[in-house]
Amino acid sequence: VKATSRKPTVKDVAKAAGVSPMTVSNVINASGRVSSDTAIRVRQVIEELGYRQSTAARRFRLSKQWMIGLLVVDDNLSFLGDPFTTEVITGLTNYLTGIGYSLTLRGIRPSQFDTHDLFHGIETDAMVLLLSGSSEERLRQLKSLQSFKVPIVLIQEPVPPLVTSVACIRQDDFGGGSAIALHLCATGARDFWMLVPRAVWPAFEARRAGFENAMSAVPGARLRVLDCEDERYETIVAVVSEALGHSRPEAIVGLNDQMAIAAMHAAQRLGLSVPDELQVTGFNGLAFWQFSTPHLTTVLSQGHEIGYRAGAELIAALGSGRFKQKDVVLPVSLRLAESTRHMG
Amino acid sequence: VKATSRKPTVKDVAKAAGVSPMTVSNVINASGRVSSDTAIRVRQVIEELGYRQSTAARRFRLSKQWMIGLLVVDDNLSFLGDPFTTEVITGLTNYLTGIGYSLTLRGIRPSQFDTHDLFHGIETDAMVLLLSGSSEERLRQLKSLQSFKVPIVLIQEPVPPLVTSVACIRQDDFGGGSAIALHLCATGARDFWMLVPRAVWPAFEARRAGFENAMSAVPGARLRVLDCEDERYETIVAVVSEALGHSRPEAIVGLNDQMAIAAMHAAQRLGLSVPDELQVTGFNGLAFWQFSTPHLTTVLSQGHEIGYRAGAELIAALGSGRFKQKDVVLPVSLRLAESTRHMG
DNA sequence: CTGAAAGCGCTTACAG
DNA sequence: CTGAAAGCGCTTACAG
Repeated sequence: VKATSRKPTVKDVAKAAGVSPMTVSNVINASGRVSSDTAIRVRQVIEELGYRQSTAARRFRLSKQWMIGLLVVDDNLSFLGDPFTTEVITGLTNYLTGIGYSLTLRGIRPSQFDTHDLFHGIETDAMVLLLSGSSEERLRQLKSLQSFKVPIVLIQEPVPPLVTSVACIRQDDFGGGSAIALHLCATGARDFWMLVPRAVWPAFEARRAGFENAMSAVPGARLRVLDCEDERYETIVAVVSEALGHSRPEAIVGLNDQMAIAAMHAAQRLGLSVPDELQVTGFNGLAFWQFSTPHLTTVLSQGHEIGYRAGAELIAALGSGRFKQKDVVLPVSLRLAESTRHMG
Repeated sequence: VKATSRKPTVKDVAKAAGVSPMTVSNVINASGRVSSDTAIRVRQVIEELGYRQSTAARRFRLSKQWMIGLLVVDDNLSFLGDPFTTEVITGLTNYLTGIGYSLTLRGIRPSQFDTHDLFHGIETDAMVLLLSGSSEERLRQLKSLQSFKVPIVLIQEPVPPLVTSVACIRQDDFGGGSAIALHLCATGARDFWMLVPRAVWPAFEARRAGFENAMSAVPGARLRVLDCEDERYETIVAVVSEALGHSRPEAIVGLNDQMAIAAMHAAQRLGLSVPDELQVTGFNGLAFWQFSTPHLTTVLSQGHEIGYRAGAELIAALGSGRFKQKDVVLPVSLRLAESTRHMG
């Protein structure tokens, strides 16, 4: 028996093995309803012919894709730029690869959301969403994505009220913000600046809220917000340099490590010593914190774990028809380094 | 006409519009063979019924997936860790999203390559590969992946001889390595150390070869290779600190920015001033170079462009049946910063 | 310009 | 334990 030029199908295998196509199917899918003699023969023919199941046909027949879609909505063309996002994707991929699912990646700008034909050519069993923009925008994005009628996991933001078939995996950014505030206050600092970029990310809002909440319990603590056009290194350096020309805080709080390092550099260039004259804190602790001098006190994010859990919850929901938990919150931890002063 | 519970198909649309299914198909796919009256009516019904084409059925019928597979072979569980890889993926996604293709991501360890059932459930029109390991290993990986019989683009490594249907997109890492060597030699330095991690990446080999080649033309120039178990910050700091205990080079060359920054820190901790007593150079210039003090002289990589081109070449090859060019090499440029000494 | 027929490769009932 | 029939939703020839 010689293979023809076209790819062999179940039919070819069946004929060569002297059985029917559905017996071949049963062998492949290990339904257990086939005698071992037949199974062995069929497997041998499969080997000989180099038969490989058509995934496309299976997907079509069973209307199941074994595929999860990841949509990142971001104004930045370089949407994977943040190492946190990267970590999430890695965790998700690692989970999905392990159970034979694929991940499909798509990045889109918020402005393209309505016009662009997002819906063309995407067909996944479930979706993972990294949204951005104001909360109204994000709600609109979410509602529109729900028309796919697949389970959805939101990363790093709580599920809005009255929304079904959606769960959320996030970390305790509020708690992380609180931990930073408490640590800084414990060093005796009271005068804080916070770098807040214009682009709205839910996690940033939570970090800020956590910081303000913890700070509000400390008498005399004051927070000044430095608005930044974007998160770029040059932007942050410019904003901080300008502000330091007029007054001096005791600590600058970055909502992520990149911004914190830029602020640190701006201060150091003006001759300020970190942490003696100015303390600096970051957030995430993934790739950057070690690259500054001194190393950055930061909050350890669990991007990989968040991605991994997102995959696990989604697959579980696919099986049972519903999410076990609507809101999964992972803990974070403060990691002290030399950019802040330590007690005892 | 009220939509039933199940999703409407071409058949439903056809019936409601009083035409045949293939007319509906022609309208959707804009074949231009439909009278505008009919087309308008059909489009209206599509709207009313909320009909959406089944991608799975189309993929099956046309045996085309509109999907590109990206496979990263890396021993690191966190395979997206390197910002260069991240840039490549972003560029690829941006290109593919623009033309209605999806990207499917899979990460795998070299050790899993044979045993793990890589082939299950992947069905893509083409593949982009980021391989790792020795050149024999990579060749084996490539050959095994060729059994999919789809066009393949290799990132950052040349196509081995006698391999067909494979093209390569890379940057001029050899030239980048040369540029670093020439710049350092021009500052008067002759005594170099290079950090070389155990894991073999083709781009690293090219950078090293380029450096050695340019250096060999300069009388008195010497290179010492510091072997490192891996690329981690702590590992590099340990290796460099140890070596600096015995002797002092004039410059340390990192094969990427991460390693360069770690080396810089090790030197600074021993009281060496950069660049006066020791110069340091990196490679990539993507996210890290600004985060060190002083900023890092580095070679600018074009990860985004490489990913984008990879997508473009692949889609072109899908159309014409062959690659226009087997080996696309993008230029790199040296970016000077304060970690090296500059001439007037 | 429009339609009736056939089939892509697989699997789910349903019989034997 | 095994098989003949039917169909998932779409589109490509082929006729009218």
